[in-house]
Amino acid sequence: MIKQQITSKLNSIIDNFVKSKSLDEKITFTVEIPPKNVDADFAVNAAMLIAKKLKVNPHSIANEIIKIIVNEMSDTIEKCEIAGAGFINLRIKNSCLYRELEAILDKKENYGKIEHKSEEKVMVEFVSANPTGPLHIGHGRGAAIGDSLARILKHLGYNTVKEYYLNDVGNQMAVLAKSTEIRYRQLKGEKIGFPPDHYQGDYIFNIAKRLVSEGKSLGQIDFKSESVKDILKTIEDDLKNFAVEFDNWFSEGKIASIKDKDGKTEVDKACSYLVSKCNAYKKDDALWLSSTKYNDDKDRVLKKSDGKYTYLASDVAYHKNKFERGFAKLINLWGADHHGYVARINACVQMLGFKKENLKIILYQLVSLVRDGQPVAMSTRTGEFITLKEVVDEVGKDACRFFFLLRAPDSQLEFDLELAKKQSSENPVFYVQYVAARCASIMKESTNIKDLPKADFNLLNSKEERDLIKQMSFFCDTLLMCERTFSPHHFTSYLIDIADIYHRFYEKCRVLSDDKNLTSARLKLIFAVSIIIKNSLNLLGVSSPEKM
RNA sequence: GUCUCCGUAGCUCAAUUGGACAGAGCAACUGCCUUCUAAGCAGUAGGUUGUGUGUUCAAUUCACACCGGAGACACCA
Repeated sequence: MIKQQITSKLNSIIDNFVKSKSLDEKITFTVEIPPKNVDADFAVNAAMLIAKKLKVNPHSIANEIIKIIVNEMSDTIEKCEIAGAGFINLRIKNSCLYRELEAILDKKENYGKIEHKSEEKVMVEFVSANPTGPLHIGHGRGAAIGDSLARILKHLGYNTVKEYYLNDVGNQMAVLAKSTEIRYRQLKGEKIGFPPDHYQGDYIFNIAKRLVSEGKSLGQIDFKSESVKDILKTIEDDLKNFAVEFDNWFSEGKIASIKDKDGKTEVDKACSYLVSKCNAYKKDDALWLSSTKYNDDKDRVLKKSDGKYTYLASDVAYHKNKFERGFAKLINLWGADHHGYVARINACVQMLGFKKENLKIILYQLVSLVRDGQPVAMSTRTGEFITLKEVVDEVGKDACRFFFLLRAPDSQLEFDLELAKKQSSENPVFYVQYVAARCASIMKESTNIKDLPKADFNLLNSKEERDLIKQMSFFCDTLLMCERTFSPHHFTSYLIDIADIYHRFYEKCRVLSDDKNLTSARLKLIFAVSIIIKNSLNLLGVSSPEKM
């Protein structure tokens, strides 16, 4: 929170300064963490920006601003000086850091929450894989990113809902039902071939075997619902083992099949609405969406000439439904292979009368699998794929999630199966978890020490201790950065940084010693560290072990 | 052909709405365990940020062109 407090104070200082120079502009400067070789806590670039507008030397502007800062921020700033091309470097007082340490110890798992956001309803929709087979490794990436992003938004105080959209109607369901039926009949001894474009995986066999063992006859079996039931159970279990649980599973059937008293589905109504607003029209017996009006490169079909709706029609109705449930903001997490849909869905949202800004579609690049140096093609139809479960079983939930969250969504991720196995004990996740284990170990040991005095934070004045507290205070900044960029990957970097600082502290500063005053203060410090580590790992869905 | 994303150390990737000498992990090399966990620490080495031009006090970041990789372009779901 330290950085936000300083930024907010600097904002008013700079605003006034700019006015005093009769400049009628808002200067959007940054407060940053300087490079390691610079001895300062924060760097401000305002002077350079103002100097440019006024066409004067940045150093003279910086000097003027420094005078004001020294005068008005004496309670937090210890040192303030000019550096480089005109940066204003700030060093904050230790008392400021101690206040932050106090706040962490006081708020614990609620540290970093921002109250005023609590009213806003946000939905994160992710995974949403078709219930035609088990989740594969690519879905895992979407699951890890979506789930962690939702956890982060929740921590920031948003009323966050995680939803899985289930495409349980349409042609694919017919193919699925037929696949199971054929396997069932083969098991019953019929000599029939299996079409190459049907689902080949072993899981279809397993469903068929179950049906055979239950002794039902062919006519009694609803192959579609039996198949979906088993597959959904698998999907749900796999996600649970990956620390992902959804608040809501939304069935496409609900908007595409269920009719109201007038015999209309929500899809019917959404399409009628678009027609009434002149955003859809009939041509060649089909119903077209005028998506070109809103930047799509061509119009799209909503209802085919054979009278069946396209997938898009359901999606329109689904987004309408989501907004009508009161969500202020919708976040959709899609695999990059869906990027062609972004323009049309954005168009739909606007045609339905909602704001484009309230829908954020995040595309994550697909995971490319490598095995023995050769790329592995992933297709649910050929059955040649690596499931999420296989990978989780091999490398563990924690390592797998951390690995997926190490990268920004829009960067391609190469997942080498052999490498993932090798990394099982060298993965960065262990480096971070080791911090939790080391803290826990010391705290356990400390219970034997009697008569500890009240902690005096002023004793925490070494470089290592200072760095540690400062890094802890960046927890809030990391949250906000994840919110702004819609990506949780900043937390993995944050954790690796804090682990690095902690392990250095551990080497140099012994916590339990004969000096009871120092012991008491340092125990408080590592208690705060364990809170921060646990909170951060929890946001990523990774556990913080007490022992390793 | 059009569009989206990517190209950074040997490998996998960061780099805070353009900031200071581009950073981590892994791999390599050299040291450190009678003291709270060595899954650790200290140190060495590793770079023309794909190429070029432009904008800027400042470019990995922005613009344009080219090279290379992944993906998307249905009255499929």
